[in-house]
Amino acid sequence: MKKRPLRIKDIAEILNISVSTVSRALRDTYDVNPETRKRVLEVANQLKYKPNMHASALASGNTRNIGVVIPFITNYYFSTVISGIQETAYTNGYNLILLVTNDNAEREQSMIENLAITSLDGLLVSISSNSSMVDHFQSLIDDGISVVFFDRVPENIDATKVMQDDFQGAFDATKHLINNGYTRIAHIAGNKHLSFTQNRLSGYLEALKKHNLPIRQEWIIYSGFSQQCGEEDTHELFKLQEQPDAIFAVNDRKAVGAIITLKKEGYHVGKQIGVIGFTNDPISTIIEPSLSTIEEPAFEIGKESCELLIKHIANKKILPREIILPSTLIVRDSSKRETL
Amino acid sequence: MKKRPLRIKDIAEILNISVSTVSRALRDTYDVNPETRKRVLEVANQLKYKPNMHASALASGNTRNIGVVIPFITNYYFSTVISGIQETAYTNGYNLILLVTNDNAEREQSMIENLAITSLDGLLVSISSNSSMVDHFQSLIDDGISVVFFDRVPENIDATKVMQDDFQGAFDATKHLINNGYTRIAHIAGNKHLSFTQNRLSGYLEALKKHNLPIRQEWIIYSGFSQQCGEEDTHELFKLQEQPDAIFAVNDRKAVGAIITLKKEGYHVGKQIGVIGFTNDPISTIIEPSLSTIEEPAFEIGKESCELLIKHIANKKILPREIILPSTLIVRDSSKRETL
DNA sequence: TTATAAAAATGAAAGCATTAAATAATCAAA
DNA sequence: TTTGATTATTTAATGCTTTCATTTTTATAA
Repeated sequence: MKKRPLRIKDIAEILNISVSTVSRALRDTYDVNPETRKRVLEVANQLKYKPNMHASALASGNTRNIGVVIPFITNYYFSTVISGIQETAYTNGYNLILLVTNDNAEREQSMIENLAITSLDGLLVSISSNSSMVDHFQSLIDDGISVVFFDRVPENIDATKVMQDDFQGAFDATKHLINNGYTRIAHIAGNKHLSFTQNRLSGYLEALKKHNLPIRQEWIIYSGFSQQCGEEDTHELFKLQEQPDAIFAVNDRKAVGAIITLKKEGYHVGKQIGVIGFTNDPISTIIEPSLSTIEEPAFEIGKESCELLIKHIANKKILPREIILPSTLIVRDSSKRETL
Repeated sequence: MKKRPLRIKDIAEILNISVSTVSRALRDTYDVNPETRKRVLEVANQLKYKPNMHASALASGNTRNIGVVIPFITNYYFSTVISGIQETAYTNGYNLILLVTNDNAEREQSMIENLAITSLDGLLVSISSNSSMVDHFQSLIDDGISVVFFDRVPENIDATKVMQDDFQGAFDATKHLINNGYTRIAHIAGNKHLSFTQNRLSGYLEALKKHNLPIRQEWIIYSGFSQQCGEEDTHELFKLQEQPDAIFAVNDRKAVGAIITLKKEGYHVGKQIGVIGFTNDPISTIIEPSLSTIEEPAFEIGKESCELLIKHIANKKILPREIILPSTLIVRDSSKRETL
């Protein structure tokens, strides 16, 4: 039943040449007579030769496998990033090995530690939000395997990182609220450990400062990233004596939670209370009022990080660098004072 | 810089025993003195031995890699299925190789044909919606690699398939509309080629028949699966002379499109026109009115298909079978005549 | 033209880390 | 002793890459 797949050896026998010549001809990277190469490729195509990845990996040390470590895949941002990664991995002949941490630091650590690193050329990672320890990644890097971090990047590690412009995005979002006449702007933030939480917070603070608006600690709430967290944080905010008149949420899911809570509590979102998010999740066009937000270049982040990783794999001597991709303000109804 | 990883050979030298004994001890599958095994495992743990997947795959023929062929990952259903797959693959020591077809039959075919099948033990696939040809899968199966289809399964192939109960779900959805007093029920369907489109259509028709309601061909529209298709189809429906008073959409995204269009055209969704979807995408709780739907067991489908695939890999003689997982009606506001 | 060096093309064989089949050694029971 | 069971070792095999050696071809100088 199980057909024995065609090997290089078989091609060599058919053409009456040596195995090494076939191997070289197939890889287009050594001195081989163009005529010979042509004949080899012809037979290979004809007989649908598929290289045995394992043999090749074993002999050469290059596996053509990339690991992707990611907290979730069931959300718009991450699944879009993966699309970008997959696209460039595929066109460059790399396979993707998916490692979903469920945003759980222990699981992340055990996954990395149990990883058969010999089977990977490199790793693309977005750390889980409660992982402050990153030794397991450092030792991976020390072992000589290339790692590129994206979006959720650790601060205390010297590696290539790819992010959107979180500071500028947050600054633009906050400024947009200010420009639209909101003056008492709260921020429902994410997990403190993550550097993008810090960057978005900084952008928010900077915008307030620039416009001489008050910064009040009780208007800044750290929690998780879910819609429910958004609901709880908002509830919290509107129990305060001094209530804000706008909310900048660290992401769209929390912003959605905010809108839902505000509506439930009888506020008119937009007219009374402005809301803006971050991501441009498709849900932001569905919710009412539609959600203003900062668009993140998710697909490009995936593409860019994968390209950088492949470069690192090809040349171990490239120095780490940080890439920041621009994000764009998208205005919808949740931040409009006038309309409605 | 690059540390040479620990090999079986190193362990053997340390313990002064042969390589094969170490190999067997590590795999717990041959007669090895329990004492010896204990010592081997001790050293392996101590020195953090990680097996070389490629060497192992080459020698044994088992790669512990599973390919997942999927139209998209940026949607709730598929990303949830992948979560289920990933979970069981991981606990069984399998890696996932992701192949995203972008719902494009040619791309699907070329991906499969260029696949280094030697590097996969099996394949989990959900076919792209315009792929009526499935020869590339058949030849994979003929080559002896295990394939399990899920959700979007081809009809003309004898293989294990895992689906939700599309017929019953559609029947329940339609019946629910009927019970709530809607009598002129339209169906905005998906791509004709896919068997689940057919099954959902059958469920819909069956429910109408059972309640002696009219079946009108112009109330059944086939198109794609996107929100935009939902909008267009709905627009189409309400240009007719005889207009329906309810819509059963093949999935939630189309139902969302329907609701948006209906609202735009001034209809009161629920009170005037009932809408029900299929999937239970989180968006169905966000849209207003909230969307009634049929919940699909996406995570379980991923889990179940992966488990079945692993069984097939372990025992090539298992006969193909079809698994149908139940789906459940979830009632929200879009199908309520009275409320609002 | 011939001899010789240089370059280009090819081949043989070792090696990659593991598994597995075929032996071998050990020891107890018959 | 012989037999059988248990445990361990030797050796071959997996399919490919790569180093080193060899052959063939081409260019250069005598």
